[in-house]
Amino acid sequence: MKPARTRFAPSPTGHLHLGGARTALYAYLLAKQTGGQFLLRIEDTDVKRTVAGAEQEIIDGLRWLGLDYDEGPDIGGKFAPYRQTERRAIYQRHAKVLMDKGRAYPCFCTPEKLEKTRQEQTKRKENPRYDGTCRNLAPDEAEKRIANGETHTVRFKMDQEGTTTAHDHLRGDIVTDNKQLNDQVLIKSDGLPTYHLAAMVDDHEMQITHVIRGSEWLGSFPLHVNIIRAFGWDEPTWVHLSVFLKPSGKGKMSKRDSAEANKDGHSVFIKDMEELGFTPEGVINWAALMGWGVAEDDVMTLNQMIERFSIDSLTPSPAAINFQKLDHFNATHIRLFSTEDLAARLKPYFTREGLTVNDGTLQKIIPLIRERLTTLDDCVAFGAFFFKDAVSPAPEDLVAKGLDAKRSAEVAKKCLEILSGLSSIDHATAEPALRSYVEESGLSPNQVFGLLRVATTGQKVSPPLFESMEIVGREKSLRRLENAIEILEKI
RNA sequence: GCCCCCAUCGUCUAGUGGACUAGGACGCGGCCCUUUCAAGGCCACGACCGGGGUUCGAAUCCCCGUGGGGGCACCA
Repeated sequence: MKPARTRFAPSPTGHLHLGGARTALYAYLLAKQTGGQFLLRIEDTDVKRTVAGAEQEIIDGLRWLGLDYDEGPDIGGKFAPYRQTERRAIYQRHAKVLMDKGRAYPCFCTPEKLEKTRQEQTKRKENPRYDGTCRNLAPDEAEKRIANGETHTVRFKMDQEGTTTAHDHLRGDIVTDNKQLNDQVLIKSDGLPTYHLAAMVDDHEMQITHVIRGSEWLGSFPLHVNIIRAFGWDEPTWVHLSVFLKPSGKGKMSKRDSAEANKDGHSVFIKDMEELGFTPEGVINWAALMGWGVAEDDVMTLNQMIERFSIDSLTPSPAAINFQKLDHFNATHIRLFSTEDLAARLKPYFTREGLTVNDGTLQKIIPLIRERLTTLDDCVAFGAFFFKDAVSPAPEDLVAKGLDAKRSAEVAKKCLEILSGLSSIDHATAEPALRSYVEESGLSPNQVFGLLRVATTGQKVSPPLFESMEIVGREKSLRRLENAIEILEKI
């Protein structure tokens, strides 16, 4: 396949979300697989809706995901600028080309008038559409009004006869009756282009070979191919992706659904992912597989995806978001990281809890907690006690199952006696010693080890006991046991 | 209201007319392992939206329903 040039072209109006991330990912994969380029273009032609900081969030999000672009607003490139508000003259020039060809015309209708017409049409149960008032204005009159400084827009002159056939890579030919199409605004009265003009011009100028975008564009797809054909340009390959549905599969994600997701530690916004303990690898893998049909073996790194990706195996049907699957992919990738890598990724989650992390200790606990982590921040729940001087177990947790506090204290004392007798507390020495005590005492391993676990870690659920004691160290382990005995005797 | 798109286990999907007793993954249930929690191993449950065609033969092609989604702006 020839090198593909693809682009991610978001508008800076809100947070980078899952849908955008997946669109960017597919575009990135196609470009990288074919040895082409992936670029970022900011579609900020709606000045009123542009949100400060949104562009930076998009850039940060793509970087975090690992989707590095070859050309973009902050790094430049052969076809700079990559921010549409900075390309105003280019669109003006192209609008002029279309007007000269008789495929576009100035329109002097006011928004108020258009709105009124729309309401009347709706009332009459007609399809709301431009009524064509300015479509056939005499050229000299139009010119005069422009010269007079009358505010105007530029509209596309859509053929009113015949049909338009647009080809989507995933759906095949989509035939539309031209009567359904409208004379859309190309240049707004503020002089900036609408998406319809800007995106077509930029995709052509920037030599985009494959337009990968959301299926919300399917409605204006026929318009877009008409604009391109009016210019006489070649069309890119069009790939309209499916939309994401809420987990129930009933409709798109709403604000309420997002809040719901946040409640159980998930999010559809990329900016939240890191804080929630998700890895770029997990998020990417998860997002990739919603809409990309892979037969088997679906745990993949970015590089493996680049090798295996194909726009032919994308699916056109909507996909319900499944956060449990995100958990799965995240956990799976965590288990794939090297110890050093995982240590570096975990450290911030400990330090943000105010813990002082000893790097040597951190390395040692990785094998103990790695396969217990679903998200990176789970490391705190499992391993915070490694970095504390003392733990504060709940008294009731120290009482062994089936025993009372008094008896538990006796057991704890016996354990302390045994452990004190060891010159070093490690897995190899402590386990046999305590296990033989368990056997002769007639208690269950669960009772004795459970008590020791709570005493040592302060938790009922923890990494393996003896390995943990070894890392905590002899002195600290003994001190924690003594403390546990004190607590038990006070009950 | 009009237009467009989509339709396989609960969810993501494989399947491109015979290799389908419809495969995989997540989840769910069970068992094994086991000092807790995980991980791992094994097993089970579980789907071609409905109706008509076409064909020797249809999950696969066509039509009609139904359901779901998207669009109908000087927003993208």
